[in-house]
Amino acid sequence: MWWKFLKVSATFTQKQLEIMEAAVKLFAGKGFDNTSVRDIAKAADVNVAMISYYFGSKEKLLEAIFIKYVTTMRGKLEEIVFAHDVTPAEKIDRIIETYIDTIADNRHFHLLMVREQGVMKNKVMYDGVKSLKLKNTSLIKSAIKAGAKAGIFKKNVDITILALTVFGTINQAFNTQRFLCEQYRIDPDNEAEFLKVIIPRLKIHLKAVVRSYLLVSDK
Amino acid sequence: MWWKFLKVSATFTQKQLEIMEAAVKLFAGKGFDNTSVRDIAKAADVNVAMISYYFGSKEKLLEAIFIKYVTTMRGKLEEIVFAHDVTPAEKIDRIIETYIDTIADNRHFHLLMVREQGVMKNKVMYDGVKSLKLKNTSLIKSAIKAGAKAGIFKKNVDITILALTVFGTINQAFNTQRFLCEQYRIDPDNEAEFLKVIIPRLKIHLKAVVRSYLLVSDK
DNA sequence: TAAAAATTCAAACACTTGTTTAATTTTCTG
DNA sequence: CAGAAAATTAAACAAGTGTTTGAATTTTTA
Repeated sequence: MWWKFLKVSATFTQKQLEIMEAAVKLFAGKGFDNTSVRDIAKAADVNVAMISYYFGSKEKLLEAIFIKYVTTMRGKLEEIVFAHDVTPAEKIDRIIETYIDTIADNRHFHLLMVREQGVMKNKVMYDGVKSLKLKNTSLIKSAIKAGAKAGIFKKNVDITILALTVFGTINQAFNTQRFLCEQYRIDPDNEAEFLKVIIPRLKIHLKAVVRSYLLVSDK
Repeated sequence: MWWKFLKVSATFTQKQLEIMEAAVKLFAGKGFDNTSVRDIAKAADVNVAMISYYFGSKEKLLEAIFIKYVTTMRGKLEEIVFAHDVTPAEKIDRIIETYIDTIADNRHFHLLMVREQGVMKNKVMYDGVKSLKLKNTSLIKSAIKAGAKAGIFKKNVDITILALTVFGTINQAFNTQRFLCEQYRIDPDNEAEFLKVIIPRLKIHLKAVVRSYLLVSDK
């Protein structure tokens, strides 16, 4: 089926999904360039030729991974919009919590994205990441505007820069996982333990930081 | 001179420094794996064999770059310690400003470090990065403790997590340079303009965020 | 159930990679 | 200035890369 990967749709067969899942873990762990198609084939338990057969090329496989995860994460973010009848402060809290949970769920892909975005030449992927960032920023923006209108948040906040803090903090946490494990005396191979320790701390900290920054000082 | 790169000292010849400077820019722009020794040789205007000749290998060249910059940056941070007779809040401000200035000055290396730290197997480099992080954390820690003792800062702050925010924000800014240029309508190739716009904003924002987070609420 | 289509496979392909070699040129030294 | 040391070079090297091939196998279809 030489016509399968005409990127007409973003749905994938079971075999494709298996290869993608094996690949994203390897890419996240060793980097895209340091992972060979033979590594992927071995991890996914298929023949090397299957990668070209199913995706066209190694680069297109990466593209497929990006399409899948960007779609997933955008979907998760959409859900936040439909959270009504909560205070602006609560909405900010929920946004932050959803961010952290979603990124943690897809941390392999997210690590890959963060690492690869700086050297990204591929337009499909660059645009995918950009659309995610814009969605994120606009989400925060609307929540802050609501709070500003209610008079409890500062006005004239540079949301682009605030977004740097929110995502920078989360990215830094997952990107320095090994270092953090040392700091908190966690076995670096015990991922579950790492998540158990870091996620609550991250949530509490980030919510406190953003809150104290946004709230109008009542001195 | 086959004995040159016995890593007995961290001083480099002029030729070595030229190669390292060319290499760090290429590594930052395209990634370590995506940069070939022939690319480096061309950029530094030397023969390919010179890289092995002067450094032993491409990996050792990266190591040399790490040694040089880690030493540089550690030196810059030392200076902060010698800033006496300032209030704790001012000291925090100075730390943040020095961080941002130092990272901006060495942004090519810093990008490389952030990108490569996740996939780093090399002990020399990993330890170098770790020592920088520990230095950073201990710097912030002592400044915060002074403020806490003076009663103007919160007590019991998780400084490891706070450091995630400080460095995560800065890293995110430089790692998403292209995206930020789009947001602020800056020509993506005009690095000077990018720095002129982003550095002041980054400083103001980060100081405000950390300050509002650390200051004891006087409600 | 037999022909057709889709999948799987080992092998080969062309190419790039980092490194080494050995000859040559340049620089240093006594 | 002559000889040694150091630096530079083009060419060759082995190893690994992503991809393609064409035959074999499995699955689907009619």
